Parts: sequence; C-alpha cells; structure tokens
Amino acid sequence: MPATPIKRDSYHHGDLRAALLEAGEAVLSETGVAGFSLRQVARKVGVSHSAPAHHFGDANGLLIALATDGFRRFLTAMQRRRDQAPEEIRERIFASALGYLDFAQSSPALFRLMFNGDVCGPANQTLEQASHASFMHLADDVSALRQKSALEDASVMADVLASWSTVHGYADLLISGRMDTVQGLTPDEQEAFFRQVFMRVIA
Amino acid sequence: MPATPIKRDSYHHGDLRAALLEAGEAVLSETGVAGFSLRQVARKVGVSHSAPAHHFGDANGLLIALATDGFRRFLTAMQRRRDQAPEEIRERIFASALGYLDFAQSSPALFRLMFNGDVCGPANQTLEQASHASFMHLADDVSALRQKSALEDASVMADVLASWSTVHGYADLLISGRMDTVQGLTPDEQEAFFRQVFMRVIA
DNA sequence: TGTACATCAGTGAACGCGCGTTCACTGATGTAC
DNA sequence: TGTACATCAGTGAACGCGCGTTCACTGATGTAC
Repeated sequence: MPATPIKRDSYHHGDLRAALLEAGEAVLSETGVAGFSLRQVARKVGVSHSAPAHHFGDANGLLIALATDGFRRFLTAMQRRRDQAPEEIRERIFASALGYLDFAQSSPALFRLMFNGDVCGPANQTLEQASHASFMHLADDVSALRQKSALEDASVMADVLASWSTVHGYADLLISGRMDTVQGLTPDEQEAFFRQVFMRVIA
Repeated sequence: MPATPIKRDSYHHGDLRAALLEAGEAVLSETGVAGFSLRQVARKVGVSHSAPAHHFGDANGLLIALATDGFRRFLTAMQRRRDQAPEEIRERIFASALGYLDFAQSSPALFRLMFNGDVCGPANQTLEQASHASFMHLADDVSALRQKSALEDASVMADVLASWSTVHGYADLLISGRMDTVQGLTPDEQEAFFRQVFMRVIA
C-alpha cells in the first residue's frame, strides 16, 4: 500500500480530500472507531491539524464520506466478480457473494463502519443511495432467478434477504475471527466451502 | 430499566463489580465504543473515577468482562426460546435463532462488542469459552438434525455455518437499520417473515 | 498581456476539556490470638 | 468476648496528554477588466 505523500513543494496539497480519505481508512483500520481522530489523520497526511475541517467539517463528516466511498467500492467488488462468472444466474449470484467477501476481508474496518449504523445513522442522502445501490445489485439478480420482482413478492424478498443475511453473516463472522473451520484452508478450499454454504440458500 | 443506585450509606459499595458492568453496558449503548470511558462509567455508578481500576484494571478489561457476560446471557436467550419450542428439531433450531435475534435487538451495542473482535481479540480464555459455548448450542442441534457430528462431517459443518451466518447476518442487518422490509411489520409478522428466510437454510 | 482583487486552501498558536494513570490517604472488613 | 492488625475497597488531588474548536494569518489560484 503506497504511503500518502508527506512532502510537497507547494503550499497547497493538490488533492487533500482524496489523501484524507485514504489516510482516514488507514487510521480506521489501525485504531478502530474508538481511537479515530481528525488530528491523527491530518498527521498521517502531513498537513496541519485544522486543514481537514475545510473538507469534512468534523470527524463524523470524514467517517460518513469514508462509508459512502466504501459502498461504491463495495458495489464494484461485487460487480467485478459477477462479470467474470458464467452466464448461469446462480453462478452470478454466487460470484457477487464472493465479491462481498472480498471486500469485507480486504477492508474489514471499513466494512464494519459501513454496517455499523452508529456513526453513519440516517440523514445522509448520498450515503443512503450508495448503500441502497449495493442492496439492489443482489436483489436484482435474485429477482431474475425467481423471475419475479422482490419488491412485489414477499417470497422473493425472503429469498433476497436469505442470501443477503447469509453472505453478510458469513463475512462478519469471518472478519471477527470466529470461523475456525475455514482458518486453515487454502483460498480454493475456502471458496469451495463457502459455495457449499451459500448454495444451500439459493438452491 | 432501573437506575444504578447513586447513593449509599456505607463507604464501600457492596457490589461495585456488578454495578460497573450494568453501567458499562448502558454507557456502551449510549455512546458506542468510540465514546466509552472508565470515568463515565464510574460517574454513572456514583463512585470515584479511580475505583473501577480495582476490579477491571483498565477500560479494555471492563469491555472484555462485558463481552464475556454478554455471551452467557446470549446463550441463555437462545436456550429460553428453545425450551419453549415444540419437540421437532427444526422448530427448536428456529427457536434458538429467534433467541439470537431477541438478544441482538435488546442489546445491540453489546452484541456488536461481542462480535467485533477489535476490543476483545484473542488471549482471553474465559471469553473464548463463553463464545464457544454459544456456538456449540447451535452446532449440536444442527448435528442432531443431520444425525452426524458437525465436527466430523464437512457437509454438516456447512449446514451449521449456513444457519449461523444467516441468523447472524439477519441480526446484524436488523440492528443496523437496513431491513426496510421488516420495519413496518408487527412482531408476529416479523417472526413469520424470518421463518420464511431461515427455513430456506435448514429445510 | 498585465494588473488588481476576491476567493479558496492550508497554517499554527491558543484555549479548554475529558481522559488515563499515579499515589498517599481513609474507611470497612475479616482474622489471629 | 475483646483487641490488634493486615488486607481490601474506595477517595480525591495531581499530572500530563491528545483531542476538537477557534481565529487571525498567509500562500496560491482564478477571474475581471
């Protein structure tokens, strides 16, 4: 992971906003939400501690921005896997779920933040949209599988939430280190095991 | 919720340890891990700010104790539901899952703490045991359903983890306010909907 | 093309606050004899 | 049964620290004319 540039020639940073997001994510994963502070993030970027206020207001503003950006990358992670999958609809849903796990495992702290609800409560429209988009990604494919819209049919909605709950719970248990079973396996074996688990739901 | 007694006649508290746990949980749910501090907990109990150190060392010690105690109550919540359920094994598993949801919904902050992994990493045996016991509760019933031990058969283990992931994910999405579908329903309707979801996994 | 000026992005000193930790203390309880 | 003493639980003052917030500032950029 490339370090955020500490030195610069100009008085202005150039792209401080992006740099703060990057550093913010690093701080988040190093210290957790508990130790998160704007000053620490500023320090990491090599900028005055009052500079972040110009872009995010306060710490919560930065966290919301992080979560929003996180949801976009989350969706991308699912799409990337899905696009590589065979045409068959179940395979595509399974592939999206793998993308879900990819993201959770590569950015566990951010994943937690996004689904925490504490820091980013309601009241942020951009965040809500990004979050909703990633839900719809899964809902659409399950609807296609069932050839009926989840929004119209409660049974299809139950399918969607069963898939979603399963992959979400699996991800959360995985990153909290509670999946002893899977710990010793190779990536391929892990995928095969998760396939067993997930296919029980969309079979 | 009864307030922790602020006044006392004696110099000694009587059962400060228990009072600190109770207040600690309240602080946790009010401020989240981010705002959690020993001084705040002491203040809530009405005791000197350095008193907690005698019982828990530091803030992390109190959090670990909270999580450990949480796992015990978590197990109890599942057992209580299960004991009221019909004999049929699927019904008992489903009932345990309802207990899982009960606990998560009544103590969301504690639930998060228990499954966070950050605060309570490894290295605490009592916590590990309590956590493991609640896992086995589910694993045993699923093993009974399949008439084979999950510890010996990977396919049974996949069943266990499918059930666990589903109920865990459902709980987590529920308390993070991302289950719009369920929001407007009555408790009975909610249970019926969750039954639809969960039975897909243990059918 | 050049100048003047407004706006924006980042600085750094200052402040007050809540925190954890330490420490000498004091009140209560239990135990030995 | 009474006394002496050790141990334990809780106190409160003191300290240093990192934090968020404020504010007057300065360097850079863009725009009007």
